[in-house]
Amino acid sequence: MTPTRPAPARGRPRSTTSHQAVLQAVAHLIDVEQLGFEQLTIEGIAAQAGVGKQTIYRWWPDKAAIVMEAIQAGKLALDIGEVPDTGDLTADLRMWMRQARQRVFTEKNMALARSLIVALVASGVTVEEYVPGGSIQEGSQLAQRLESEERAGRLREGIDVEAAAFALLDPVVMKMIAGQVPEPNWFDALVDVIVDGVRR
Amino acid sequence: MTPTRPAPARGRPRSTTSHQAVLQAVAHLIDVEQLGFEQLTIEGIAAQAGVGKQTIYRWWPDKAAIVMEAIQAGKLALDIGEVPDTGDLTADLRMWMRQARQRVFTEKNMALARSLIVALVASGVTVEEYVPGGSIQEGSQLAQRLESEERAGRLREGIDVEAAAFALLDPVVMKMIAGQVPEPNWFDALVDVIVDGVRR
Amino acid sequence: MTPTRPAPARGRPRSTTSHQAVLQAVAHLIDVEQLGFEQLTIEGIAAQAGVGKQTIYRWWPDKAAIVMEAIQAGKLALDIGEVPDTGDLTADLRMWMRQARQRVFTEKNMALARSLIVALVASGVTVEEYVPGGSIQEGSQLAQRLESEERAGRLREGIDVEAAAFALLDPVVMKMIAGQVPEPNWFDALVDVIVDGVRR
Amino acid sequence: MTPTRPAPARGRPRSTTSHQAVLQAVAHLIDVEQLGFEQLTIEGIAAQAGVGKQTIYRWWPDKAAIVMEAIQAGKLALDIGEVPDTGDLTADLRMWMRQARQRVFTEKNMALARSLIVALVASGVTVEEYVPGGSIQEGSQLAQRLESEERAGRLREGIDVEAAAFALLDPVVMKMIAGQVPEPNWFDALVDVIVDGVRR
DNA sequence: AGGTAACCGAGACGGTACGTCGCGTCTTACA
DNA sequence: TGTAAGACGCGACGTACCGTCTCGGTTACCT
Repeated sequence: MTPTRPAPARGRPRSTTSHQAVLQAVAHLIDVEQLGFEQLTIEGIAAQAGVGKQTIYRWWPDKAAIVMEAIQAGKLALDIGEVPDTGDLTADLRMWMRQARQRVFTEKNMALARSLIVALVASGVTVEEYVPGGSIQEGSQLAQRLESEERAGRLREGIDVEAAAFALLDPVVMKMIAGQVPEPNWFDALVDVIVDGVRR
Repeated sequence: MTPTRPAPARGRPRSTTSHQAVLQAVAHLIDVEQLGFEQLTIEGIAAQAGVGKQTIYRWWPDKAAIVMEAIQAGKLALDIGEVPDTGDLTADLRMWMRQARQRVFTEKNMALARSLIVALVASGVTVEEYVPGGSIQEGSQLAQRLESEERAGRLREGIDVEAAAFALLDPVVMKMIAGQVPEPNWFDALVDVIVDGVRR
Repeated sequence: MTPTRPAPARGRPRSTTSHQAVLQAVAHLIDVEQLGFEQLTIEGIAAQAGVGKQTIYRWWPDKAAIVMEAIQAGKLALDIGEVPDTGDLTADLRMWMRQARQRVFTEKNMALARSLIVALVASGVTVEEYVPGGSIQEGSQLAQRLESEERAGRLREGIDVEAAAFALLDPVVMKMIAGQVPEPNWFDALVDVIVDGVRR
Repeated sequence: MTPTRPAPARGRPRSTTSHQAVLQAVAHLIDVEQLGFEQLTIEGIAAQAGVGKQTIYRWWPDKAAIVMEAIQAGKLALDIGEVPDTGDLTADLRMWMRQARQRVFTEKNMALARSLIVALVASGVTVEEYVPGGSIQEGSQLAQRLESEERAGRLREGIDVEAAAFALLDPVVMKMIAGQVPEPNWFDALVDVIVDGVRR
């Protein structure tokens, strides 16, 4: 049985130096130079990385893929942070929202946030896999918190935890995409709706 | 002398023919030629419309503005339709969601939907003002339905109707952006969360 | 009878400024910067001329065509000068050859000469139409001198004047192409062969 | 210790297989694939030969050198053939010219001829050393024939045989470079001028 | 009934970035 | 050490669109 051994790798191997330089360059351009996703150019990345354009085209299909990998490699972080678990769901979610507002909806971070999201969208990956720092399968921070609440018997029966997580997160993401910074009480109102519903 | 009277408009007036031709061209390119927002070019629009580039630049600041106006003019429809008002909020919203799934999450319409959303995002306009089919003046269909419910005294006191509308709509929009078609019960679960909340 | 009037020339007309700038740039790069034909790049020409690349591609099919036009426009001269006509054919041709050696086979002019010739060759134009300053139809300097001699009855009957002119000029051109500077007596020996033949 | 003994040749010796493969590849590309000298690329040659680029750069300084060696190795023939020596100089040269016209000025061979000449020119070698089919050591066929005539005492005293050979050959080469096929009597007229001169 | 100012189409202009090709160098594994 | 393979930094290619600019020609208002 030949276990489909990988080809013996002929020719000069891929340069890890260049690879890292490209990811670092993307991080620099987005984070420091404050370029949006559409201002980002392959030529600019190549120049910043001190790398030939061909080297980029050899390994990534497009801009989005590079930004994606930079995110996954941790070069570009958009981590809102842990969702606290004090037992008071409303308070915990409000606290997390407050963190989100402070960390992500900064003048400085908005361009980054929009770039990341556009990259994610353009690459066809679901946003929530990345934004909370984990994937849905692993359990996003929000979904995990809700599941914890569910295990404590404090949620209604038959609630779709994933849907609830989306209902909380996606309005926040949409605001980021639109480049708008909501008022603090907008976040609270959102939490309030999800936790208690709208019906009397 | 009436100081607010508009200037007497000397010279040749704006050609409505050209104006309409541009909007029609955009609709054709997106809808028939199936071009995404980024594939759409000013030169392509001008050529399709049989119009000079200058004419476009004279009347619209950028691509997004043209697409926006084409939507508002009804040349490009992404109309989910009216939210029914039978008095049963859950049933009404589920019905509307079912319509959304059928009309927008079509193989054929997904590209259109993504184009429109990118255009809206790029133009800095909040998405929810357009997607439900209403204009800024009319306000969101969803928000209207919720307000009607509120006037009937069937909502909890102090509910932020706008936040609730976002919590319903944005997950749907995000799915469109991501190019994913959710299962029917995903929509129902979402409605359920918003209407009744997650807390026991 | 419609005398095929030229089309009414729609759109912005060709910029003579840019046109001239390109020709001047080529002259500068070859003549001053001492670039050979293969070192010459379209991008370099565009940059030197302060012109977009597209403007060059719009009007010239390739490098050779630009250099050609620069020669024809007199921006790049490779004029050996008049062939004297004192009645002494050998002396006159030797004098002209001496001029050729001094004017063209200069350290400074060799690159220019090779560039021009490569351009001419690459563009498929016969060299002798340009090098002597005129075309064969108009009569090259050499052919004219020989014809003058013929009219004076000093040539053998049935001599092909054109062939004789080639036999004189082409070895000189080949030396230029090869980048070699012949000794002065090489030129004299060449003239001697043509004027008196090799047979005893 | 024998100081002139060649170094003991440490390491793996030069691969004659690769060497030949390169020359063969050049011949194939020029002759069969009908590539001109400028279309010919090192990478293309390496691929065709199944050889690493480095191997080529190790043994040849540039493209021209490879083509040169291919010619010398007889892989690429541009052999006009021997100049006959019947004692009748005019007849012999006319015969040789007729051969040249038939062998080289063929539709099929023109591209080859131009490639070779450009290669020779680019490599800075005088053309006449190669075109007649001889190598540097053997000297030019034409010059040899003229020297034979001289030894027979049938040339004028003090004639520069080399100059005469140039005067005959270079117009032919220039026609090849220009891609023109002269009429048969053009060749005869050329021979006539060289043999008997133009002066009455 | 002009004059004239703003419109219109066409398309050339200086640019920027694209994605590709080939250069000559380098770095592997293998022979 | 030579060799095939092939990645590397680099530079130029020819193309696509950008947003601006000039043409000749066309309205439609205002003397």
